Amino acid sequence: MAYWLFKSEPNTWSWDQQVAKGAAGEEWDGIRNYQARNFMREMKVGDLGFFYHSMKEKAVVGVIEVSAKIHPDSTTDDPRWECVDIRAVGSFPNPVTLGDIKSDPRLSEMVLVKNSRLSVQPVTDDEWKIICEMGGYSE
DNA sequence: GCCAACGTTGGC
DNA sequence: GCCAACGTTGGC
Repeated sequence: MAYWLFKSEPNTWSWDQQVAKGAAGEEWDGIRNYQARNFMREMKVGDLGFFYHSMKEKAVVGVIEVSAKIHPDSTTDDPRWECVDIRAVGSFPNPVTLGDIKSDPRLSEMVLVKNSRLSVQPVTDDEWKIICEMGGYSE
C-alpha cells in the first residue's frame, strides 16, 4: 500500500466538492506536469492519499482513496496527459496546516516542504502516520 | 543540445 | 499583491 498527497486550490476543486461526489469519486484531471503524472501511473486502486488545500488554507483536510487507475484525462485530447480517479474517505477533525508540518522536524523531508509546487506527490509510511495523528484521524 | 525567456504556482 | 522557484518552450 502506497500513500500519496493530492494538492488542490480550493477555488478550483475543494474538499467539499470532493466529498459531495461520494463513493463515485472524481477524475483528478488537469495535471500538466510529467512528475505528477508519473506518480499517478504508479498508483493502485485502494492506495490512500491526503487531500491538501493550497493557497489561502494550506492544510491537509482529508483522506482519499484511489478508485480507478491511470486513464486518459478526459479534459484534453493530448495523449500525454493521464489521470486517476479518487474518492473521499474521511475528513480530518483537525486540519494539519503547512505551518504544523514545517514545525515538526520529523516532517522536514516531505516533498510538500521541499518542492511545494509539485501537485501530486508520494508520502512515506511514517509521514502518513504522523500527519494522521496530528489531524486526529484514525483509519 | 544548450540556455534564455517566459508562464505558472504557491508561500509569504 | 509580490516574488522566488520551478518547469516548459523555443531560438540558436
